[in-house]
Amino acid sequence: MNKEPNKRPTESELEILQILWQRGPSSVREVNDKLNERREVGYTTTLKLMQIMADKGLAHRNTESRTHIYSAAVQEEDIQQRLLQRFVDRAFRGSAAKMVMQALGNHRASEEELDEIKALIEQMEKRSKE
Amino acid sequence: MNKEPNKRPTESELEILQILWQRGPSSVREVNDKLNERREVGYTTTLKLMQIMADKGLAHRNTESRTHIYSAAVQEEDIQQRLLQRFVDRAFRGSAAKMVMQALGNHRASEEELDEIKALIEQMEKRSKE
DNA sequence: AAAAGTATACGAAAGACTTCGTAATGTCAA
DNA sequence: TTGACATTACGAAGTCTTTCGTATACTTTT
Repeated sequence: MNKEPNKRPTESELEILQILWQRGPSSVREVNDKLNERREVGYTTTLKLMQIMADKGLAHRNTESRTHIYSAAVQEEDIQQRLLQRFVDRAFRGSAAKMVMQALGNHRASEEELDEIKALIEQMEKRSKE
Repeated sequence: MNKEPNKRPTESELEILQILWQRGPSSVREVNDKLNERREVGYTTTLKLMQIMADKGLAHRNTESRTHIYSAAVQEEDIQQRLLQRFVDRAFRGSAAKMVMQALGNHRASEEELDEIKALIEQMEKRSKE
């Protein structure tokens, strides 16, 4: 067991976290099956990764039953925030605005999503004027 | 020499690309000095990375003078797009909108930037209605 | 021309991450 | 209980990336 998960997850760990966030507490078998819907991974590979994640503090592990049940020990939004920060710094030299523009420009977002974003911006502008 | 740079740069390579994008064509010495403003890196480390980048096709290399001059062989926006795509997929399960909201919510963006983004959104909405 | 300084080339070590083989152990059905 | 099957534990190999030591060659200075 380890300390608080200050470190960001690796790519594989993030992939597993996504599954845990979506499914909730899951066994290695369940996670591995889910992973294998996208790509081929050996069972022990997934097991090892999840053990490492438990050790790092990225996942909790319930060992009461023989089949250990893992659950995410970190919040999705927290991790996203951490990853986002780093990504903006590295890929966009710290300019979140530039990144947002690229994202909006090239990804298709639904009209509802666009409206939502616009509302958020207006809200932020209003606040900053007060 | 290698083929087209289909692959995304590693973190270190991206760090060097940022410098090449900013400075334009540069010698290893210049890039290394710039790098060392942020963290300690050995000269030959930087050299090796830049050689690898030239080999991968991420950088061009002019060997006419004894001091080789390197320049970015890939466009900043192209790389950003590629990295962004992957990042949104991995960290936000493909939801660019969700990522944008997180980015706007937690990074400080100037009013001008917000306006710019808002304008972009309105433009996109207008287009999609036509 | 010798010495000192600067550059590139090469290879390999070090480190981080991923992958999996094998062993040990537990579970269940016949 | 025995055999088939599932699960965890452990360790190590493989891969990718980073880092740097050393050799070699060129340039400048003295």
